[in-house]
Amino acid sequence: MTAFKIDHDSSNPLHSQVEDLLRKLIENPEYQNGKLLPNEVDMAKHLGISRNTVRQATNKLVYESLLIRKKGVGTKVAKNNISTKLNKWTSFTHEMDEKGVAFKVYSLKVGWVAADKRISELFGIPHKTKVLKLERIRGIHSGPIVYFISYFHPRVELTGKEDFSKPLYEMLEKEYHSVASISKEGISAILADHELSLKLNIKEGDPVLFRKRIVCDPGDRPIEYNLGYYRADSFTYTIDIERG
Amino acid sequence: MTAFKIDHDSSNPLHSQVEDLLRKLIENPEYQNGKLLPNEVDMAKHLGISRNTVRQATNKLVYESLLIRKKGVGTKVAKNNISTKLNKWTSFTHEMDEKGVAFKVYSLKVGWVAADKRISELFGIPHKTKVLKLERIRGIHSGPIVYFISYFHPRVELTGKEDFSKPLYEMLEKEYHSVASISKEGISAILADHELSLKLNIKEGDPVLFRKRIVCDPGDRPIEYNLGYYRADSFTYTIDIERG
DNA sequence: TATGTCTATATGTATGAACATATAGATACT
DNA sequence: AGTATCTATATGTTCATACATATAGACATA
Repeated sequence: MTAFKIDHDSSNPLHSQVEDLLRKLIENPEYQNGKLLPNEVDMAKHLGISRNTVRQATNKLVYESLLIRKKGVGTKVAKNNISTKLNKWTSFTHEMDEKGVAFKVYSLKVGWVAADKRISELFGIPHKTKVLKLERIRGIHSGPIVYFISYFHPRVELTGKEDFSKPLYEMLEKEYHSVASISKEGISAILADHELSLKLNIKEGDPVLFRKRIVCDPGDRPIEYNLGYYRADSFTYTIDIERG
Repeated sequence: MTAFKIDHDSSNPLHSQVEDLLRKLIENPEYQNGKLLPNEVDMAKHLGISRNTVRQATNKLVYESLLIRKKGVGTKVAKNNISTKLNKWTSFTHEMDEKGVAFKVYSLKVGWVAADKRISELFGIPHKTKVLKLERIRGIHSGPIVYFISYFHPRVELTGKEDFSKPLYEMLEKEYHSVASISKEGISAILADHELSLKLNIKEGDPVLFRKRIVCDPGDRPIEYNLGYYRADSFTYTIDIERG
């Protein structure tokens, strides 16, 4: 029984501290398995704070649908957070990780290119502005699985010498001191042309899952335009959707 | 200037009424264009309720990132809610609706079938239990676009005589007095076989976007297993992802 | 056995109050 | 003009309190 404590003098608001506490607490297998969390009143008393403050913290997790409250009963962890917990961004690594398969970077190309019409309109920048373009081919031991192309908004001040072999969004957060926040995605199916067939080691005419993604910062300004071509035979694109 | 009113005697909670009010309010072009919402204190006074209650309502929209609050300044509508507002479910109708294209149901087949291994495991029901199977082909004037297959968990008490031409999830909410809540999706690309080519009016070997979806109730119990085959040439599957 | 009623429990709703703090604009000073 | 300081404003945080209501289980009844 860890004695959780609250620091009344911290610059970090109480509800925020409680939120962190809860996030750690619900990692506990007991709670993952459906055990009810300590009730609000007890929890407040125990932590020496108001019930409202506990509630404020809990609310956030409820809105994230990490927790489920039930009147008269209690609060418990929402099931199937196996993937809910993983950031939805990581959907690509998803299946692989579950199978414990290691990733391999097959190819990596970084360079500055002039923004074409599509990119400059999307980013709201002048035509032919230099933007950083990143190409990657990733896969597992048996071969490549996906071909990525990323374009970064100039707002993201990158030198091109960053370590792009690290998970991309993690890196962005650190370098760009901001948090990527909203993404729009479009997915469709296409047939591999000659270039793609070489890159993904498949035959021309094989089905390919094509994904376009726009990544935005919290203010909803675009920071990355990302194209992904996935081998359809060895990869399924997985998404968890929640509804408000 | 519409005089918004609050009904203290309604069974609908005040904060919920305020939430609705806010949702309507922010449709207003002024607010869409960045005008600050009425401040919390005034609003509370105006509506004859507590500031906290107003705040509770606002919180929800903030968590949905529909609103942005700024200390010392005010609260305003977050930008680009064009698609954020639409429920993520509606992703299919998405593109079409924007273009104002009318949908057409090409084919509809409803019947009871014995659950095969895959279905019975997914639903956690005995092998060969009878489940309702629904097949639909939808499209626009120029031809079919998607071929749906749905299997419903017996828990969802359907007679098979419901009006399946209505939007599916809307119907489910009404009939099944519960709200569909979480969905897992897997998307991949395949090539049309003979059967599919006939159904979607394309050639064999044409690319098809294949989507599997599991729809769950708020308690995370599966209620529907849904397969969708989309013509890739005329449809892009669109998703908005948000990150906590 | 089945059904109905009571009851403790936990969340849901709502209020009013107080003080903290970031922001933008006004004001005063150099 | 340029800079520093003050100030009104609106949100941010936190509290104590009160009553409403859904739920599950215990208990009693037909």
